Amino acid sequence: MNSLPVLDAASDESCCAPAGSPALGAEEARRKALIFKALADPNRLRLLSIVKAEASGESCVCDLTEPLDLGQPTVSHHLKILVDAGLLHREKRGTWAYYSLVPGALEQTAGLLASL
Amino acid sequence: MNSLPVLDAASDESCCAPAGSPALGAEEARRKALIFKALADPNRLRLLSIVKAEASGESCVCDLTEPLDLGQPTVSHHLKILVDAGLLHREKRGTWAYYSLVPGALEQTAGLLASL
DNA sequence: TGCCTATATTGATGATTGTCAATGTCGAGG
DNA sequence: CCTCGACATTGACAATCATCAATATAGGCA
Repeated sequence: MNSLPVLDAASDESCCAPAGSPALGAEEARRKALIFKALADPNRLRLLSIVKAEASGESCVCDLTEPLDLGQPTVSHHLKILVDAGLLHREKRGTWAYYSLVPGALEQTAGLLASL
Repeated sequence: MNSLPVLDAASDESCCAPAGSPALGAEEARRKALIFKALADPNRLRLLSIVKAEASGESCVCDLTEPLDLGQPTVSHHLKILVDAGLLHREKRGTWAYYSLVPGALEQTAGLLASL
């Protein structure tokens, strides 16, 4: 898949929004909706919360499975959605996969609301 | 239905979050997800954008139907979801229904991300 | 090499969602 | 009273989604 919706950017010249469109364009709306879709699930919100609360800044899947009372494949699925949305970062070390918040991603998402 | 998710509040003693829970509780996550679900659709984001951009602060359904290229019942359905989420306010004057942003709702929603 | 453990992927299934056509409601004007 | 116009509601349908069981991949270790 690999969508790269709106966040994670800072790559293009997408600094201050096109600003040429009357209200929100269809394509831009579709991309922003992808991010909110990733947030539109209770278990994914809890995953973000747990990862954020971790002192080390990262959590492995095994630490995320039990507090949510979900199967391991389901948690893996949710994590993939959050990574695809640009909210989480995944790093595999040995047998374990460590997930951490993408720095500034939540703030940038909050900014999407202000710039509606 | 009438959910009253998390916003629109300022009524309970819900000022600074319980802060007693380890990470995000299941029930609180469910309520917050309801709001993001309302934002997780391109057409609803465009509706919010159009209403926000209106100089008078409000728009009637007839003004919202054509720019989205959707049927009138569909627009009405989306507007209801946004009202139920506490993001839009609905006021009926005569035959027309006027929709306006709930003051502070978007900012409050942005705050949900910071307090994850 | 071969097993064990952690995570990802696949396939299936029930639930939710976005959309439209048809119909209902209700205020305004004749 | 009757009709018209703006909006809401209902019912149906296709598409998407969340979840799980089963299986695959791949690294560590004996």
